[in-house]
Amino acid sequence: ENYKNYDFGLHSWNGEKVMVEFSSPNTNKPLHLGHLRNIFLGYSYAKILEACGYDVIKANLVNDRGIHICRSMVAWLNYGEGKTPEFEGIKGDHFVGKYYVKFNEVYKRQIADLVAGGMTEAEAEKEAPLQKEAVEMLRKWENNDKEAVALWKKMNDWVFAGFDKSYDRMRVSFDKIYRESETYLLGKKLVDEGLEKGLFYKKENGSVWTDLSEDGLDEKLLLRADGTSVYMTQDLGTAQLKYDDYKIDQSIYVIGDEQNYHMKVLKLILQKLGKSYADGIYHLSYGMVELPHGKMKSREGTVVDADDMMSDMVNTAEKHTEELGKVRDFSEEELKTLYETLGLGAMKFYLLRVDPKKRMVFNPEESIDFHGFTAPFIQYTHARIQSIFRKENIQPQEFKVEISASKQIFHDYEKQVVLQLELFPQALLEACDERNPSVVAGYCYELAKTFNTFYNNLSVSNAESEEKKELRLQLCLITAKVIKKGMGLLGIRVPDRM
RNA sequence: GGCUCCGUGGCUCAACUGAAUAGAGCACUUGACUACGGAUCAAGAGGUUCCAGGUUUGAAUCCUGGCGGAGUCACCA
Repeated sequence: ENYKNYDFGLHSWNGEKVMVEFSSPNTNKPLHLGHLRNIFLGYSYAKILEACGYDVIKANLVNDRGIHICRSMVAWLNYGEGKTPEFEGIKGDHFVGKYYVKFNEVYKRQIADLVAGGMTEAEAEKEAPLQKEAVEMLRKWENNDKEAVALWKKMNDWVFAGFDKSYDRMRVSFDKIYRESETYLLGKKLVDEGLEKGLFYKKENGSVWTDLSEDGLDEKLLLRADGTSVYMTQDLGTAQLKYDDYKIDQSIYVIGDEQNYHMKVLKLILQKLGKSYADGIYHLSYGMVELPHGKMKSREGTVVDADDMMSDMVNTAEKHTEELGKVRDFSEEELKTLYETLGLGAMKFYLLRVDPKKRMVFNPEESIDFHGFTAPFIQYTHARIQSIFRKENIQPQEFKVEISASKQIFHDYEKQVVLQLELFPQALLEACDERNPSVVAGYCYELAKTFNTFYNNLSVSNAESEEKKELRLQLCLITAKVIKKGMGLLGIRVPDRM
C-alpha cells in the first residue's frame, strides 16, 4: 500500500544546509586511486544527504599554492624546454606531474652528492640547489612577483583543465571551488584575532603557536617565523570563508584518516576562537587504499593513476560485453556509454561497498570481477527487469504503481521482495546518520539478490493469473526504480540493456 | 616512545553497537536453460573471530596484559 505515489525515500527540505568538501587535490600531480575513494565517497554522501532532505553544497578545496607546486614550476623551467601539454598531447595534470617527478629525481641526486661531500641529510635537504630554487620561487610568489605568478597561473591552469576532464569522466561535479591561494590570507587574519584574544602566542623567532596541551593535544604551529602561512592557517581561513559564503549548519570534510589529528585541532581552535560554526564541523574520515602488495608509494612508482584506473575498468567492461555479445545491435555511441556505465560503476561500487572508516585493499583483479557483490550484478538485475517490460510492451514510466496487497495471497518469493523494498528508506537514513554510503551499496545488493531469487523461481509473463502477473510486474517496476535510485545515490548508472 | 585506530574461513568484506547455528562475495566442489537475459539461480565444503586472562545469564563486540599491523606526534600539505 505504501508504494502508491511512493517517492522512494526522498524527503523534502528539512531546513539544514550542509557543505560537503571532497577531492581536495594538490595541483602538482594527477589524481590517484586514493582520490577516487575520496571523490566517490564525498559525492555519494552528498547525494544521500540530499535524498534525506538536506540542502547540500558540494565543494572542492584545491590546494593550489605552496612549495609543491613551486617544485613543479622550477623543474619545468629547468627541464621543460618550453613544452606544453598540448604540444606533448597529454593531460595537463599528468604533464605537470611529470615535472614534479623530475624535480624529485634531481633533488634526490643533489642530496646524495651533498651528503657524500660531508653534509648531514637534513642540511643537504635544505641546501640542494634545486630546493633552494623552489623556496626562492615560493618567496617570489608570496611577494607577488609578476613572472612567478604568471608561471604559477599557467601551470595551475594546465592542471585544472586536466582535473576537469577526470571529473567529467567520473560524472562528478562541484557547486563551489575554493582555492587555498584565495583563503590563506583570511587565515592569517584569524591568527591575528587569536593573538589579540591571547589564545595564541609568539615565540622569540616570531612564529605563532597555540598550546592545546590542556585539551590533551600538543602545541601547534600556526604561522612560520617568516610570517608565511602553514596548512592550518589556510584551513582556518577556508572554514571561515565557507561559513561567510553559505551560513552552513554543517561542514563536512571528506579527508583521509591520516589527518584525524589535524582536523581535531582545526575544530578545537575554531571553537576556542568562539566561532559558532565550529561545532558543525565534521571530519568524514576514510582509510587509505592499499594494494595487495602494500601501500601506494609515489617514490616506488606504485601509485595507481586515477585516469589509468578508469580506462582499465572501462576496457574490461568492453571486453566482457563483447564476449557475451548481447548488444551487437548497439551503435558506437551507445556502446561507449554502456562501457563507461559498467566500468566506472564497477569501480565506484568496489570503493563504496566498504565502511569508509576502514582501510581497504584494492585488488585490481578482484575489482574487475563482475560477479557477486558488484555493480554489474545489480545492473544486470535492472537490465533483466527492463527486458521484461520490453517484451510486455510496457513503458515503465507510464506503468502505474498500485499494489493491492489486501486481495493477494503472496508467494514467499514475492513477500521477500516486498519486505526488502520496504527497507529502502531505512537504509537511506542509516547511511545518512552513520555517514556511510556502504549501507546503500549493501542494500542494493541484497535487493538485487532477493529479486533474482524471485525471478528465477516465478514467471512474470506466464504467471498463473492476470492478477499475479499484474502484481509481479509491479514488483519488477518498483525494484527497478529502487535499484536505479539507490545506485544513483552512489553515483552509478544502471543500463536498460547490457 | 606518547596518543589514536585495526586484527573475523585461503582472499576481500558483514554482523542492527552485548544475544541464540558468526553472515556474504571471490576461489574450490556439485547441480539447474524446449521457462521473462546463465554477468543468473540452487546446493556443498571451509571458523578456537590474533593469543592469555577477566566482567556477564550471554562476548567478534566491554576491561586488563601480550603479540602483530597502520596512522599521527613537522617552520610538509
